Amino acid sequence: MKMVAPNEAWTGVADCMNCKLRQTALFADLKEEDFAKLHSPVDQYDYPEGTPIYRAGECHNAMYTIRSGLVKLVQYLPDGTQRIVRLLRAGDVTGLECFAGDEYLHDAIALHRTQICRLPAKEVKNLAQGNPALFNELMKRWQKAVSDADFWLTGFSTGSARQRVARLLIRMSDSSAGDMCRLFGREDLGDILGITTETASRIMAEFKRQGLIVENAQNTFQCDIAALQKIIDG
Amino acid sequence: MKMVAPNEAWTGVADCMNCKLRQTALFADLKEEDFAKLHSPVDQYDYPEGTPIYRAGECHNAMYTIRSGLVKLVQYLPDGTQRIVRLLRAGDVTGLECFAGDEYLHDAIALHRTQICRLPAKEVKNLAQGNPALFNELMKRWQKAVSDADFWLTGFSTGSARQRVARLLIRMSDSSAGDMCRLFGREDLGDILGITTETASRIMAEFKRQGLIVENAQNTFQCDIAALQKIIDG
DNA sequence: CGCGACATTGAGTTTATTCAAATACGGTGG
DNA sequence: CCACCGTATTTGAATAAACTCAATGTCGCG
Repeated sequence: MKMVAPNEAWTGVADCMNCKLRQTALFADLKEEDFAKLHSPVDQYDYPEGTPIYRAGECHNAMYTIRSGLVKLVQYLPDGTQRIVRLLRAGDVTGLECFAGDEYLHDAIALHRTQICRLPAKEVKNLAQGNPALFNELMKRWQKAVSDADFWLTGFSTGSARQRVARLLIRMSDSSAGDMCRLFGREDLGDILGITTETASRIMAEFKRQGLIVENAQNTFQCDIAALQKIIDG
Repeated sequence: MKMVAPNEAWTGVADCMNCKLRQTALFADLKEEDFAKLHSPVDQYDYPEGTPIYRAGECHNAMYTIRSGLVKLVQYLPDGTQRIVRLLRAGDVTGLECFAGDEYLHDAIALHRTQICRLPAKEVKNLAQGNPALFNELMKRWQKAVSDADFWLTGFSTGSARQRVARLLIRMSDSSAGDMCRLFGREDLGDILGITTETASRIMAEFKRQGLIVENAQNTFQCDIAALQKIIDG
């Protein structure tokens, strides 16, 4: 995977008032006078595949919302082994830990080309205190982070490797686009499911041979959801 | 494990102002006038081992802080297999999901005798909006829930069964009490670590034979942390 | 004392890992 | 445009780990 300098991704200052994603975004219910209270700009960035957005231990005093793309959150064990603890998609928020002034707890790395907005954490926090709508949205994001994490555990770290791969394929496939599913390297696949790269590869190859998935383009699969579900049900 | 009716555990109304745990608790920095704004009482409960505090799908419009004891949060897969996604100890908060008016997402069941406070969620939420200190504490709790969940994944669902058991023993052992560690049934052990009851039992027995842990009382072990750490490091 | 629940142990099987080799792929430079 | 290189994927064979199913042992309680 090629590496790109993380700093050259800036693409401009966001116009939150007119953001196309506002309904789904954190600022859904903010009013014009609320935006006026945000004095720092909301910067937009566009990261190519493979770029780190932030690293564990850093603190940018910023939180991020994903506009498009796919981001992995990677956590490292003391012994160096890594595990992907979550994937972030459009509408997800990350970096909330710096609300408490803490360091980021994960590496956040773009798995696909990814566009994000960078929000000044302190100001958003202050704004949230006087603004019930934003407060609610924030609570929802926290909640989502926790329930995502819980699903990650029960869904991706439980059962046979075959079941885990099937669950991931189903979760990643877009029902509004004919159950298409865009994936990524086998190593990342393994780091999500807690299995080795080889096992991940073997199972993907097997699913392809069985016709459960058809590779339309590089790492883009058409999934037979019903058949995959049967594998999960055992 | 014996079952107890969940309703007969009420032990009185809490006096938060004079709570011995207040420094570590959610209400650490609240002032007298803030407490006056809480119109519903904060009830205290005392649950024997094995008692459910709440069930997935219910909504008591209440959140809970654990005063003492140990609680498991259990999540169920559609196929019925269960997984323990977190353990709660003194100072932890749970049931925050009903802030958004949602149902509880897990079963919460006491693993040891457990004392809790039941807080009216809506009122706490309203109070938090006008109160930066409480707002901060809430954020910290969310944050802790997420990072606990992340550790659960990397620590307890990664590596060999032997490493997982060692990590759990270390995490559960109390360094201020001579590295003592109070555990629970082997089935719960397995449901935490994503291994079978038999494997959990085998490894615990092996650790006992090797002297890495010494059972002083029923499920209460003296742990040789250094030796366990060596197992983790491989 | 005996029952029931839980823990431990055993044997055989399945599953996933490890280590190694072979193959496909994308991008670069001639 | 093509040959080449490094990286990622796929496959193979042997090994190790964990699971299943079944039996036995242990403890507390009625």
